Amino acid sequence: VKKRATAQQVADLAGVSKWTVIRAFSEGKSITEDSRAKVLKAAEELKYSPNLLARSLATNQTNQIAVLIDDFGNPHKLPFLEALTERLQAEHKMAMLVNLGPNYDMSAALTNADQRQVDGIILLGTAISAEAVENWREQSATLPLYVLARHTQVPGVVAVDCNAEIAISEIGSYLYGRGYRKPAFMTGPRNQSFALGRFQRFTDYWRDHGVENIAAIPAHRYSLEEGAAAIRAYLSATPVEQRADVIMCENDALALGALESARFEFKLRIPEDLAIVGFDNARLAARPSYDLTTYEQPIVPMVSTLVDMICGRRPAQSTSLKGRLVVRGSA
Amino acid sequence: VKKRATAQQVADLAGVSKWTVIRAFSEGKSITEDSRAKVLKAAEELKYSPNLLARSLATNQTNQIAVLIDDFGNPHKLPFLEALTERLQAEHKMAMLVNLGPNYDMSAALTNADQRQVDGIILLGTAISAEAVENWREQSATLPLYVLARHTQVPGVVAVDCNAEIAISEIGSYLYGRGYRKPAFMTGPRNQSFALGRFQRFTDYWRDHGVENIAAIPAHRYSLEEGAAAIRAYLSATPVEQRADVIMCENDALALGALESARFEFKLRIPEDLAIVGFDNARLAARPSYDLTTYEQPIVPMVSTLVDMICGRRPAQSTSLKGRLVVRGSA
DNA sequence: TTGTAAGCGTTATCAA
DNA sequence: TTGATAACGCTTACAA
Repeated sequence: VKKRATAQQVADLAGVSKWTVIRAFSEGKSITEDSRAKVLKAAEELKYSPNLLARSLATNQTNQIAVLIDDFGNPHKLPFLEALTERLQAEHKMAMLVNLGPNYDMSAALTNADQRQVDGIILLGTAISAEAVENWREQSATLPLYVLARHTQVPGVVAVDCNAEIAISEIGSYLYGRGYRKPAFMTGPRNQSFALGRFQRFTDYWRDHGVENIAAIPAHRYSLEEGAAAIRAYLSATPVEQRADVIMCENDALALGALESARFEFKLRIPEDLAIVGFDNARLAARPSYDLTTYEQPIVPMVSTLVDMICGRRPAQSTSLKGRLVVRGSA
Repeated sequence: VKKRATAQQVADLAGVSKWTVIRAFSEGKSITEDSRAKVLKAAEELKYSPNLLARSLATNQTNQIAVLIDDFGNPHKLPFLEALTERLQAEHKMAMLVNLGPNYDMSAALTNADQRQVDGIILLGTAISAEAVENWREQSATLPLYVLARHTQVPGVVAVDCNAEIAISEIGSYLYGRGYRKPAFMTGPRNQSFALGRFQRFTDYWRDHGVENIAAIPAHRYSLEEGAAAIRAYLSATPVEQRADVIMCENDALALGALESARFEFKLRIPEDLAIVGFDNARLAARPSYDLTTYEQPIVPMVSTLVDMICGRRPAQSTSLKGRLVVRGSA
């Protein structure tokens, strides 16, 4: 097993000190062209490249960001991961992907990320409770904690999401304009961000327009399967005349599953018998099999904003970006 | 900004040497219960936890594995990522997610992973050329290189995939038994692993059964959109009487897109007018909107096998696991 | 079982 | 511009 060359070995071969080698390999350092050339030549010969691990230990900066996810069942995570890794890599930062699950909870993930000295932690579409943050904060350093694609008011956490107020208002106007008057809402798993979430705003919108008592259809997780299960339960338990005329789902994963179940299991025509609206504009929403009316989250701007914060080019404060309604055939 | 406590500080507080602190935090070291208790108490007070970065530098092992992906458009990556992160985390290893793209090619990714001292590199469903490996090998250390979910014969690369020979034989038998006699095959982007890939075996199977000249329908990438584009081109250019009666697609992403395009754009009945078969058994294949006949890759066993190799519990040699045919409505 | 010395490969700081 | 000293926080090997 051959060992990697070190700066010292390159220095010996080039006839300079190792600090000169370091300088040749870091930008913005003063070094003569002559020295640099000598170093580069020696490095080439020894196939040297700097050990980023050692650099991290010395600089106290790893250029690694932990990205925490808990629902791999939602295909919409993929474009977020794509944009996130792409933007981070452009800044020479890497994403450490963390799978939150029964064997690896939020607390374990935060602790481990911390021990690995990451520069920041991103919760991707995942909620965190105020107390979880508090517990962690008091036992651990002041690592930046970001939430992407989800609203949160938890102190000490910076959120970048899609503006729900504008979104729900646009969706509501559209639905109202199309004549729907019996809306229902499918919620994902309840959590701390629930209070100010999409459901609350949806309810508010309709109350302002004379419609009270919006039915809540609960889904256990964000996935097509759970969306289908949730609407199945709702439609089975609700007589036809009492059913909603439109169901807004908290996200596309739920909406896609709900749409399918309504169409194939209950033989409902979409949107004539039942209209469905999602949220995200996931790639699948555009497929002809679904053709889902939804609301587009501006993924790339959101990710760019977040990465700008991480790089210190923009103040780290919660930001909501405006998305846009995408009208298709389901409502 | 408070700095994290170090082992030395804990040692001072506990009244022992820092090496005793180290011992208290590593398993299998001999230490008295008394000492350990003292250390743990002091650590608790100072909120100390070991710095994994420094440990990595000293042990020459990071417990990080780079996972390289190039097609985020294929939703089937998600279950692989889920299983992979889950299994790795169970071994206290973390996945560094790398997005291969125009701005970050294979060579850059390999070099960077190497510089970051990862313990291994996994190509997730991504091909690599023999020369790319060779180039990298001669300029870099002997880092284990694995290919997951894709066949490869490149020397020095360990592949864990789904046995294509058995798979194609099972699929072929099924299709032949159902009476199909004019098969076509939709291929993804061509590459080095092409020669011994699914298409070749598919062709072989049908030749053995008296069918020659299998049409190849080329797709540019593995995504639903490209699958739709590919079949669109094929159906547009091929008179009805010359069309295949069944199209096998290299994977489900292509098959799902193809199925939709055939159904919605060309008004073909699936499978009566045209049958479609995929490969992967992606989650979407089971949805009623698609109901795709496909071949299941045994994701969890594949990932477990790979992780076992990474952990040295199993010899690192290419392995093909048997999957299983999943018959649904599309063929 | 515990303490000591040396080392991992880099960077920050300062003197020459 | 270059070289030297010290430090980053931990582990291994060895001696007490």
